Order: sequence, then C-alpha cells, then structure tokens
Amino acid sequence: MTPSPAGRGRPRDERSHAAITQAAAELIVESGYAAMSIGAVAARAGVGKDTIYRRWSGKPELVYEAVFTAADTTDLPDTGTLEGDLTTVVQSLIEEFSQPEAAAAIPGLLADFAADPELRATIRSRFLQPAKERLIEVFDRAGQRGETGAEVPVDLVLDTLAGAVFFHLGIIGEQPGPDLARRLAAMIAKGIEVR
Amino acid sequence: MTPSPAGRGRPRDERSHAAITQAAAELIVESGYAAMSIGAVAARAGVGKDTIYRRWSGKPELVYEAVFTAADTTDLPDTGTLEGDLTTVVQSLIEEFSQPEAAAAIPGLLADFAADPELRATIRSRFLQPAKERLIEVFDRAGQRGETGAEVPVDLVLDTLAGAVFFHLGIIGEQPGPDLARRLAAMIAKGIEVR
Amino acid sequence: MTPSPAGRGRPRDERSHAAITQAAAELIVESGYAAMSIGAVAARAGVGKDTIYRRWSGKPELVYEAVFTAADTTDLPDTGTLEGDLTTVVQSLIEEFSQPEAAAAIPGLLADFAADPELRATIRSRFLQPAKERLIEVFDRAGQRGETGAEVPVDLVLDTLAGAVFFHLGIIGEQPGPDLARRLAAMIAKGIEVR
Amino acid sequence: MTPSPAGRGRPRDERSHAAITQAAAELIVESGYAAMSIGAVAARAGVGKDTIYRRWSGKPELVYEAVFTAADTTDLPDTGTLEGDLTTVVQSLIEEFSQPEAAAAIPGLLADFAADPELRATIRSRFLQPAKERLIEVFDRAGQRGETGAEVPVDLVLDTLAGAVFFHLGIIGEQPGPDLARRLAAMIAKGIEVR
DNA sequence: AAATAATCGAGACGGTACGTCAGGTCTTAAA
DNA sequence: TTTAAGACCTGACGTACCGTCTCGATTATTT
Repeated sequence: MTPSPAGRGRPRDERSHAAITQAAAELIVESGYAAMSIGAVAARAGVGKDTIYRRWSGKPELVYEAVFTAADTTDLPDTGTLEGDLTTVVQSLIEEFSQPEAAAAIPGLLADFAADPELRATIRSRFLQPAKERLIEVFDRAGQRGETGAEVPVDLVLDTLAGAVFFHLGIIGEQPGPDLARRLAAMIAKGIEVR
Repeated sequence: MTPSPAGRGRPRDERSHAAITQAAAELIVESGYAAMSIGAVAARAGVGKDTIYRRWSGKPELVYEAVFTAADTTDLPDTGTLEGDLTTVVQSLIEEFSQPEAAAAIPGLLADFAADPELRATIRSRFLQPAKERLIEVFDRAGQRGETGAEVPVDLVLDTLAGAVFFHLGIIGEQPGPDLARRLAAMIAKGIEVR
Repeated sequence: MTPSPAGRGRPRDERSHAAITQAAAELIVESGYAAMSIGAVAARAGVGKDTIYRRWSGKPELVYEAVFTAADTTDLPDTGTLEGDLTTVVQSLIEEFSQPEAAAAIPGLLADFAADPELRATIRSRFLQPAKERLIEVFDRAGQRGETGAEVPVDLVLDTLAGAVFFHLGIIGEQPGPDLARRLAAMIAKGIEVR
Repeated sequence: MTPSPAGRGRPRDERSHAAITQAAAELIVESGYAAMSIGAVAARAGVGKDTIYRRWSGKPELVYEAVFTAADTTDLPDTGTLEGDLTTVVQSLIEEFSQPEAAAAIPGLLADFAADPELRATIRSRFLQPAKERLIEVFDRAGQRGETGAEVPVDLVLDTLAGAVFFHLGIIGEQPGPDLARRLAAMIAKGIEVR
C-alpha cells in the first residue's frame, strides 16, 4: 500500500480506505476474484477509481490487504509434543485461509502474484511470514525436548504444509475435514523427528 | 475438448488443431497465461477464433490440453525402498510441471479451474490421476515389504506432494533444487512408515 | 439467378428452389431484411448454404426473386381519362409493393442494390419495367385523346410516382391511405396534361 | 445523439466529437455506408469505440449526424410564381442530398431507419422538416397570389418531391440533370394550381 | 456396367464486425 | 492535494455471418 505523501493539500479520507477494503472483501465473496473489478469496488464503496489506484497499485495488492488483514494474534500453547504443536500451527493456517473471502481470493491472488516477477519472491513472506515465525518457535521447543536434531528444514516444512493447505482449500475447494490438520501434522512431525 | 459431432459435414482439420495447441504453448511461455488471448492464439495459428471456440470452451480448457498432453510413460523402477520409490514419483512430478509451458500456465490455470464450480472437482483427476496411480503402485510395493501398514492415506500424500511441488514451481517460481525431490520424499516416507 | 449449367451431373432439385424462396419470404417478414441471414434461410429450407449460393450471388438477388416474382398480370382497363388510367397504375404499384414481404424488403434491398455499382443501373428496369410499359400505354391513350402533347416525360413521371410510393411504403412505413393513388394520380395527371 | 449528463465528472472532449463525425463522413464516401464500421471510424478518429457508443446509439444515428449537419440557411427568395418557388425548394433539396457523403449514405441510412420501428416515424421530421417549413411558406405565398386554393396537400407534395429526389440521387444514383428541379417543380406546380 | 460429373445436406474454415467490459489514466469542479 | 464523477484509449471478450471449402452420399449423363 502506498503511504500518504507529504502533508500538503487535502488529507486522505481514512473512511474511504475502510469502505474500499470492505467493498472488495464483499465482492470477492459474491463474484469471485476474477469477476471482481476495480470499478465495481469503487462503485460499491462510493468512491472514485482513482482513490483506489492512489492507494494500491492494482487488484492483487488491494485484495491482499482486504482479505489478509487480521493479524494472527492467537497464542501458541505448548502442547508438549512436536506433533501437537504442529497441529496447532496447521489448524490456524486452515482457519485463516478458509474464511470465505480468503478461499475465494487465494487461487486468483496467487496466480496474479506469480505472474508478476517482482512479486513472486514476496509471496512466501507476505502469506507465510507469521506461520514461519510460529514454526521456528515450535521447532525450538522440539529441539529442546530432543525430538528433532539441529538442522530442521523449516522452509521445506513450511512450503509443504502451506502447499497442502492451499491445495485443499483454494484449489480443490474442499472443506477441510476436521482432522486434516491432525493427520497432516502427524505425518510431517513423524517425518522430521529424530528416531 | 468438445468432440467432433457425428460424421456429417466437413471434418475438422487436424492440422488446425495442432497449430492451435502449438501456438497456445508458445504464447504461454512468451506472454504468460493471463496475457495470452484467444485472439492472439488464433492469429498465430493462422486460424479463425471460431475454430478455437468450436473445439474448446475457453482459455483454461485450451491451455490444459496444449500444455499437459505428454502422457507420462516413464516406467517406475523398483528402487527397493519406499523412500526411493517416492523420490522417483516426486521427481517425475517435478519434471512434468517444470517444463516452461507448464510452469507458466499452472498458477493461472489452477485459478481458472478453481473459479469454475463445475471444474473444481476435476482438478485432482485431470492433473494428478497419473501420479495417483503411480502412488498406489508404490504403496503396494511398500506394503509387501512391510514398510507401511494397511491403511495408507493416498489422497493426503498426493495432495501434500502436489501442493508442495505446485507451491514451489508455480507459485514461488523457484527452480526446484536438485534434492527437493529427495528431501520431500524422505520426509513423507518417514512420516508414513510403520516405525 | 445463375442458370443451371450443361446437363452433366446431378440436376438441381427444383423443390429446393421453391423451399428457399419460400423460407426467404417468411424470414423477411418475421425478421426484417437486415436480420435475415443466408444461413437462417438455408436452415429453414432444410438446405445447405451452398445450394443457395449456387443459384444466387447473394442476399439481394435472392430476396429480389423471393419477393418480386408475381408477374403483374392484371389487365389495364381504359378508364377514359388520363387521371383514371394513372390511378390504376399507381394503385397496382401500391398493391405490389405493400405486400408484407415487399414492404419489409424494399428499403434494405434498395440500399444493397444502390451500394453495388453494377446493379445501380438495373434498379429501374428490375423494379419498374412493368410499370413503365403500362405508363407508356397510358400515355399513348392520352395522346390519342389529346390530353397530352407529343413529348411526355415518362421517366420523370415514373420516378416520381415510384419515389412517392416507395417513400410512403418502404421508408415512412405508412399504410397507404385508400385515396393516395387517386390524389397522387390526379396531381401528376394535371401536371402533365396539355392545358 | 445522447446528451452529456449532469455536469459531474470529466466533460466530453469536443474535439473527439468533431474527429468522429469527420472520420465517419470520410469513410462513408470512401467505403460506402454498409462497409463503414464503427471500429474503422474509431481508428481513423484516433478514438476508442466506447467514445462513439457513449454519444450515439449506433451507426445510423452517427451517420445521420455526420452527414446531415449543415443547417440549411439559404434564404428563400420570392420568385413571383409557385413554379419558381417550388423550383428553388427542389433545387435546395437536390443540393443538400447530392453532396457525396449524403448520396453515399442515404440508401443505407433510410434502410436502417426504416427497419427500426421507433425511428420510422422520425424520418419525415429528421430529413424533411426544414423542407416542409419552406413548402408551407411557398404555399402561403401562392395562396395569397391566388394560385392555389385553401386546401393544399403539403405532405403529399413533400413526400412526392422527396421521393422523386431520393429515388434519383440515392437509389438510381443518377447525377441529377440540371433541369430536374425545374421540370419536377413545373409538373407539381401545375398539378396543384387552381386552374 | 463403369466412369464421370454435378448436386445434395452438413458443417468446418479464415475473416471481419459486433457491442460490452475492464484496465489504468486523465480532466473537471468542489472541498 | 484529494475527492467523486466520469470520459478517455486500449484491447479482449464471445457471438454471428460472411462466402468458400470439404466431406460422404446421391443422381444424372457419357462411355
């Protein structure tokens, strides 16, 4: 998002910002990502198109902010086992990405990000940075317990978990079974545990 | 692809078919999925737009056929271990999906398929059916060796592997390191082995 | 209409000819000239498009034959006055051109004929030759009665009458009042009579 | 032509308007009415198609404005006789409709107007209202001179004159002989004079 | 009888235009 | 300087027709 420039002239209306992201979120759910147009967002938000382009560079950026805003503030309880902790992480990934707006936005959003060379590299950080931090914490605990060795392939695990979750939610469109998180975490935990 | 109807009238020209799929494959690599238009494909193939719409219902169907045609006929050698067999499977997934056309097409293609309710369910079969058959064979062997138990979560493994591979190739855009297949297969194999 | 060539090969099916002209006449009334397509005529006649193009060079030629076929065989009674005779001529013009197919076809037909340099010159003969012969007869009689002089501007009168009738029927779309023929004939007759 | 709505937003660019009508007029002369496409007009005018559709509902409306804009401001001299006055009226009709753009446009334009039920009724007013006003003035003078009676069939005369002129110019495509106006006016004047 | 040839219905073919829509930029008057 | 409004150019969409062509099948004439 482009920050508001120097304090000359009329300041930006913050209410517009909220109206736009809300309108975008609604339209994604109603129409889907591809059918959602900037013009429609502007009309529903009661805003000019320029007001949107002044703040975001295009549809992907707008949708990303409109959909993935809720900071994941859930705390990460220590369940006592790597498998338990991983289950918690996967569960929160699933919860975040199975919101209706997220499910509707993810495939198109990933496609647009992937098509733009400048943005490809940022996907992992934009979508997965919070999860990565949690994973690191989980592996720290597991290392202290002796469940894992020194070298844990955090990125491999992260991409695998995220890939599986995205694949289910965004692409297959399957409502994730209640034990997907558990089964997935169990498999991965077992796969990287020491003995 | 719409099959040619009953044998009445002028038959469809197979050379047009080939020219169209080739032009589509070229343009995907040159322009990317989103920027590739049916009109441009028609122009390059020296064909009218109707000739394309007569055979395919839209861009996703055309691109799918243009990109994913090569039947995967590689045989599946018995490496003697579940981990080795899985590595082979993952490696062939990576090879298939890292062709330039495939890498350029996958994100947009998955997005378009996912956006169409009628096609969501077909993704797994269209993209992954061959891999699933190979997986079943691999797990059969592993079961006979005693590496796995009776109940192997084939779909979970398949979606996880495919998710990880798609995530790397299509979304992150990373050229898969030479040992991604090995590391991924090792993790999953260990995760589902019996002790 | 293209005549059937030498007697080799399968002869043209005369029933197709009739089916085509009938379908064309129906479609002109139902859809109007511009919206009537050759493909639709072929479909309704149960005929291939080539069967039409083999006989007519295009829509204007086909429609002309489909609509203006009825030879005007009404005899031309001697009413005893130029005005009366002219009224009869105008009346038959109106009757011919106010058939529903004719009224629907005329504006577009004239436009297509006028747009083709080769056909411009033929309009007068194609549409008006019968009327011109009648006019000449009418003026012969009038000359013998002494109503007109030696030099009667036949073409001027013809174009004027036809222009007025076409203008009313084809362009204004007005159902011609029952006395249009009488009033028009009276005006023209008086305009060219000697004293 | 659709009027620009309330004074909000960016006003329509009058230069686009002029560029469009000029391009349309040129293309009509070069290609003819039927072969002139909206897309070609837009391209030549350096304008998007939307900019045309925003102002006109279709080709007929655009062409009408592009071709028949020149207000006929010639004054109508009193020649002293009905025949002379009528000659002037017919002459100006001929001059207006024998401009190259008008001659090229009229047949197709009349066909399109006639095909649209909503526009049929407007033809007389759109094309002929100025001429009608002149005719009425001419007949006023003639009545005061005693050349005509109280009841003059203005519409009949108008349609007859216009029909004859359109028929010659637009349909036959004949360059009007220098004395067509004189002969036509003489015939009609004589036809409606009182004795 | 066999060969030749034109026609038949069907529908695919390369083109062209349609009228609509979205993208992203711009120009206005008002705030 | 931002705002809402909306015009602007570009370019793609999917559809409809155009007039031609290519099929297998049919129906005639010519050998």
